[in-house]
Amino acid sequence: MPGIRLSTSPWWQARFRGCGYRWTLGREAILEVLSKSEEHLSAEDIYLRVHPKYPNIGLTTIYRTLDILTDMGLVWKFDFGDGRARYELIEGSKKMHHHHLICKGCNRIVDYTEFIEEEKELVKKMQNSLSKKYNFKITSHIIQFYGFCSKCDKQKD
Amino acid sequence: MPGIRLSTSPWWQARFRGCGYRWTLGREAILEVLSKSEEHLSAEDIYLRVHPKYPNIGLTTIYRTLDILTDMGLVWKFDFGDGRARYELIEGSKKMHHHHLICKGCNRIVDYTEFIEEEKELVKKMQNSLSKKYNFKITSHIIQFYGFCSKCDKQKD
DNA sequence: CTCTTAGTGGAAATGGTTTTCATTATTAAT
DNA sequence: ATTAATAATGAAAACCATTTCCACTAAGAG
Repeated sequence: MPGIRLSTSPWWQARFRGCGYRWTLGREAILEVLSKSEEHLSAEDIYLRVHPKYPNIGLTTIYRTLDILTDMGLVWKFDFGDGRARYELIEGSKKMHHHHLICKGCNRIVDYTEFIEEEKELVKKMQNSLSKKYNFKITSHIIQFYGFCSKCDKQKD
Repeated sequence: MPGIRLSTSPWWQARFRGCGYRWTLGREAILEVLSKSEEHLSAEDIYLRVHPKYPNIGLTTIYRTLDILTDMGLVWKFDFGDGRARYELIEGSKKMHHHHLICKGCNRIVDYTEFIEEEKELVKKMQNSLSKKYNFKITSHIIQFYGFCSKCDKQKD
């Protein structure tokens, strides 16, 4: 019978179960929102996008799920300095590996993918060396540039 | 007459005045603490170190002064993911330019200075290119590695 | 020394995130 | 299918770093 969705839940479901977590509607909803968005969403952003379709999923669940996702390594948690964390799917996202320019004036975020290869090379080298020297198992890194976008640069007195 | 301190207040005083700010006891105390410490201090850390000598300087003043210092570019404000900001003097510090390894287990911070030259080179190149492409005036950057220190790596199940 | 106003402290407010707890829903066992 | 064990949930309350308010104080120009 056509029209029946055999699976609304991708490989995440298996991943969740594999980690000993249950697969719930809320988690599916949150991953759906994250996977459809190309932006850096705050917990509240996600809540607002989940809410129309699933009105009885609360903010608390969003936070709890995001924590789990971050721990599982599926989601990146960012701090752009405006007092609220931003979340972004790592794998499964259509976006390629990227970093951020952050405007200190208006907090606008620009994603960039330039120099990623060169950066990767350096990061790899650093990671190897630092791991050994400081006996530290490095799992991830963050690179961010801060400054002023054209609009905010003009406005400055 | 020997023994008289001609100036407890270094060039910061001039810098403050130059920016239109007044030079106050609180600001001197905070800069004194920052300049004597080699660590990444939270606002409360600073408060606790200022307090014995200057008991009537409040946390509010600490926060306000740190904001100013950050804006003036004298202090770096870091987020290591534990819910409180950390502050570190940039210039005037005995420490050289460095970045951080952050343990996701115990939140221990390791400073490192390796690869700074190579990094600077890449950063410079990126900065030039990104500035042009995105019309963004880049003023600073952050590089942080996350992982697990030897102790926390062992503890993991 | 005086006046203007930036700076201050304490208390209260703020706001993102976390905790509590009684209820619900998922999953494994029957 | 039914049930039993317990993970997950929502709402409200708690938390806690930071900010705001406001009456008071003190820096520094004149």
